Amino acid sequence: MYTIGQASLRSGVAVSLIRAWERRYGILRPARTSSGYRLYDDDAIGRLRAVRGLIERGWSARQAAAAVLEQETTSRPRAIDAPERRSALIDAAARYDPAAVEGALDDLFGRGSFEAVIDDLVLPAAAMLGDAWADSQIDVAAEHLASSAISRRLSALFDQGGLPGSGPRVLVGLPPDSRHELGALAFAVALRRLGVDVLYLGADVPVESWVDAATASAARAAVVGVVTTRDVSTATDVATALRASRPDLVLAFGGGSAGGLSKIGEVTVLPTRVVEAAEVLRGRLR
Amino acid sequence: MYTIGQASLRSGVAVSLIRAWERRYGILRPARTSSGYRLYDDDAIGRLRAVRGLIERGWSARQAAAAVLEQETTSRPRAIDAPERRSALIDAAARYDPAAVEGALDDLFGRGSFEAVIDDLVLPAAAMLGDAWADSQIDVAAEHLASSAISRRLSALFDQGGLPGSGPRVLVGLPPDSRHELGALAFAVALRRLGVDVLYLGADVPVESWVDAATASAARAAVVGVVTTRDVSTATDVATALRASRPDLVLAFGGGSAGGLSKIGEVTVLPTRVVEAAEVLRGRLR
DNA sequence: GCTTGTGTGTCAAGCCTTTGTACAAGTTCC
DNA sequence: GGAACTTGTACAAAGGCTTGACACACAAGC
Repeated sequence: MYTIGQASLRSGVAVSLIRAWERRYGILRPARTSSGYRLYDDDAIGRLRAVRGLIERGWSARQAAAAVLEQETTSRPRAIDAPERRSALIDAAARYDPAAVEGALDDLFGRGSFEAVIDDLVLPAAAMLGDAWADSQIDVAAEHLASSAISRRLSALFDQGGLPGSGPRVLVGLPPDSRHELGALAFAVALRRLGVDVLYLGADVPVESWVDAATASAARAAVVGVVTTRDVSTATDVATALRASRPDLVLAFGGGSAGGLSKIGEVTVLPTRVVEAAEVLRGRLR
Repeated sequence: MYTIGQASLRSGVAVSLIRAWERRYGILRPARTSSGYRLYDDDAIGRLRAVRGLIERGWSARQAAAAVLEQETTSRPRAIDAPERRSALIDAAARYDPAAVEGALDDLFGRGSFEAVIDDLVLPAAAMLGDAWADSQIDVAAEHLASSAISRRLSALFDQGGLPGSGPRVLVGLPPDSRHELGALAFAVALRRLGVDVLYLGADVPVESWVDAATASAARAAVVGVVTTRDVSTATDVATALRASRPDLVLAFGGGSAGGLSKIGEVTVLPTRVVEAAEVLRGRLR
């Protein structure tokens, strides 16, 4: 998708250095156009950023490349990995060090494709961030700093995720008074990368707005996020209203507390993990 | 049906370039009049804009054309038109049409560099969006849809804007209870593109968090957004607390209602336009 | 202290590709 | 008649490719 110049801009690694890393460590094996131009995808950008982050933290280039390559080919990231990297993110946020926050996120996102890292590394890290704030380990501004950085990454992935206008259309958003949208955004990204035309409504969407959007947009489905137990009743309200106005709409609930919802007609309760949830939903649209 | 000149006006793609794309990538196969003039429909305009948008986001022309052509073969046709640029965004949002929203934003951001378009096109469009919502012309979900799309663009620009860790460090954020962060984010982008190490705190930052962040991060300056008149008192609280704990900190207020603030020590009131505001602030750091 | 070797980032030369734009000469529209 | 369109060709700037080399830092070994 991207030429080497664009890859350089997006990863912060100099053009000549990208080629040198490829030549010396085989860290990337970009596709080529018929004329020989290298072409990099988003995963490749992530890997470049991860290597850069490790080098900036004192690793040698060879070791950093080997580590990222290793992670890519052999062990899929495990949840066990999360705590230590999470603390890197929390430490960076607590120190109010933007470069370190970016470095920690490079590390998380660079471990593999979006699908490989989102459920096991990124969202757990975000959750721990919230916990650290709840426990007063870090200040709300620190939490803000880190979660807005994650949000930016997800936003970029959403924009790069697919071409709008293709595929079935699906509404994604949170019910009224629900504000923690990282999970919903991550789900929207996953869905978009599956070729779905996601209409992302964001947080705190009133019931009437859901109905309005569902009718005006001719969506095939709507996914309501249920982040906390407090969202259960509002999400149910949304579902009831949608069911009444658009009986043909495929309805689904997602998020950590979705299991607590009583069924209203045929409502799909999606898995907690966003990648699986996206796949289940796409299956329901077939 | 439009002639090539009209198509150029509506798509923002130069006449000669439309022909070049047709010749090189086969991206369009316009109908012809009996005398040979090319004739384009709304769908063709949409495709031109889609290609342009992808190119502006870093794709090569050939890749962008291939992607749009690919999408065309696998998806339903859609028709978007561009009656007026600013209301195009509102119309798209009101129709809950994500592709049209992206198209309208492509149009806005495609008019020039970030610095060239942000104050005259993008932020005015965002303001009109808010007005349309306040006037009940559009639903809050529609407003959300469009403003989160703008926010995504700005987020991507922030991440691309510079390398963190270089330059003087500056805090940017909104006072407690202030939530409209598009302007603050745009300012953060402008500042970052000037080589400043921006620590973006986001919306609704409590007074103690400002103080905490200012001390822990060793920032040189702090910029508090004052979006509405309701933010005046809270922003003043933030400034007073910062002045007390970090007397050496360069303090500034930005945003549309910043002029309404009384001065506390040496406080810079920044211009409303974010590009100028960023330049003024950088000047204060010299 | 000095040499040697290695790792790593950067750069240059020479050539090729991409891509936006321009020009010429003729035709059509209004 | 002039603006807008047609086809075809051309061109220049920007960017990419490969190969090879160079400078600097650092460590090991003598």
